[in-house]
Amino acid sequence: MNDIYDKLMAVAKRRGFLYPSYEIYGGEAGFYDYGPLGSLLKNNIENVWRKFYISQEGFYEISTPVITPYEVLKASGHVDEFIDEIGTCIKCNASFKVEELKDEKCPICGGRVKKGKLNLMFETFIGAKKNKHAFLRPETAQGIFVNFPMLYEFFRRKIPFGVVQIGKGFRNEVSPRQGIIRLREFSMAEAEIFFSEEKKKHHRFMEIKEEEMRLLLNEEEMKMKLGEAVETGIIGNEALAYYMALTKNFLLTVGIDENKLRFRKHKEDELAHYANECWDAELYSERFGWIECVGIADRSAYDLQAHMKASGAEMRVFEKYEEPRIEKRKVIRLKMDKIGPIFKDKAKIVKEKLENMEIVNEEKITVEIDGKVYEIGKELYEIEEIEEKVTGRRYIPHVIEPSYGIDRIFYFILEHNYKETKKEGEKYVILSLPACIAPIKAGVFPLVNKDGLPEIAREIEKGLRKKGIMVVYDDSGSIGRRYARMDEIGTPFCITVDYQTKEDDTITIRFRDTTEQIRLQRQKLADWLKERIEF
RNA sequence: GCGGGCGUGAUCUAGCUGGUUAGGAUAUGAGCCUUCCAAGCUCAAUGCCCGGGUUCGAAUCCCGGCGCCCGCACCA
Repeated sequence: MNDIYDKLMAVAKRRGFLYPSYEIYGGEAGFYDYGPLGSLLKNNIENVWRKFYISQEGFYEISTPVITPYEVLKASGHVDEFIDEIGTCIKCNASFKVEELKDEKCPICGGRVKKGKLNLMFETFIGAKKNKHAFLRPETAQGIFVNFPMLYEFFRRKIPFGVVQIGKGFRNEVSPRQGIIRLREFSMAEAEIFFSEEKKKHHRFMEIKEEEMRLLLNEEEMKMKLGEAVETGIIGNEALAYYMALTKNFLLTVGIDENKLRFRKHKEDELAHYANECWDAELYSERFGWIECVGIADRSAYDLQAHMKASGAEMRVFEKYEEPRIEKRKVIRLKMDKIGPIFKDKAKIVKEKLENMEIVNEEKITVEIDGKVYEIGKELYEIEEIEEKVTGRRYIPHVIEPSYGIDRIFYFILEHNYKETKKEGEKYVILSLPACIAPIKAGVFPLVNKDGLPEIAREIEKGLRKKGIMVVYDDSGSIGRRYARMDEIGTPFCITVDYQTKEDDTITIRFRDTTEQIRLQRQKLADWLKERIEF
């Protein structure tokens, strides 16, 4: 095969974007290195992401360990749920999910089936004695959840708030075949936004409700405005819709082709153990088809609840009512001096059960202990109605989580912007990256290698570097060759010093996508560039 | 993880019916030339995926591993 993927990966390797990891030792499937240009590009993508989520949304970034103790992931459900149980037929080699099997026999040929379990997390051990079981995190989210009590304080106990993390996640994939699309160690950018449970309204929903989205629902594709999708319940709440719009905006900003983007709703049976609704931003690849690159999930109160239960930490927030409410409540007053002698050693359990019970029928109260039902005689208790001043309520916040696969987005940016044209019969490659993420912002060239032009070009290079603009100087080969080199790595602008520069202090700027040129005063160059590489 | 195909400089490839200084092209570096889109000339550096076996001798044949591709399965 020699499709866009092969061509792209060849350029990516040759030009220092991506290298297969540990290649001199034969390589290791599921791992890729980012080369010099790849690292620049990836950092730029992450920084645009930061601008969206930190500068604009006002969230904060934290950074937590990759190594995660067993009990954290036990509590979160990953130890039990992040498992594949596979049966493989000894005879015909077909594989099945274990749930699909009846009576341990292969549904195809009737042969015997060998069972295997597979937890997709990488295991490790902490400490010199290596006796503390741990995992490499499968998602960065848990690092945020376990810090919730501190973060809630940091945000001065105001909800909603958002916390983000960009970092590595690990999954020991069974068969990582699709290059950088399916990695065992990968970068993700995740945001966890905490909402009061039932509301999940979003204060900027107004701004995005007219946004038209391409949605995929049960294999059926439709175009719909976000406002309508929320009204009809296709999208469960405003917050989900808002982050779908934000995701779309982000992806288009970093160079994703709008025609190759859609949002697909997870079906019930494919939802992760922690999610009750999830929308994937899927990007289209000529090689791989539609691939999920961002997951926007409603994780409800699942994670905080799980950690509260397992650790005992308070994960609830307090919401003060505008006015304290007087609530009337019926409580049961037990006459322990009578209950004690009757129930003896079970008296304590009876007390606990009764005190926590909701009183439905005042006349007949029963309690169940070890499967036996006991009726509690009227002489053993009194029902009293009390008034209580309630100043607020406690609840576990719900979480909306947009989670981005940076490596996949990286790949799709390359694929969507890879353009092959012909120049004088020869194949010519342009990577049309948006200026905000291009690894090199400009090439600086002397038109010819004499008459003082290189010296001027060097000065310009130095000046731009000093202003923090990533540029490269190049004086080798013909000017056309130098343009071509820059086009291939996505450099949006080329600055050329020619003889006119010596006369009037102007330079030419050549545009990558159009090859058009303009002249500009040398002094204005840095600002001109800065304006264009911001987004 | 299973089955099939493949593995030669950074890239594409010749050689693969055992014996060659392993050839070419592109890209890269140095130099010459060059007044705006991969021109040309000279020179240079880089390779038989790894390990074992057969053989006097292995890029070439055999076995194992690793990687890549295709199918099955898996994929919050």
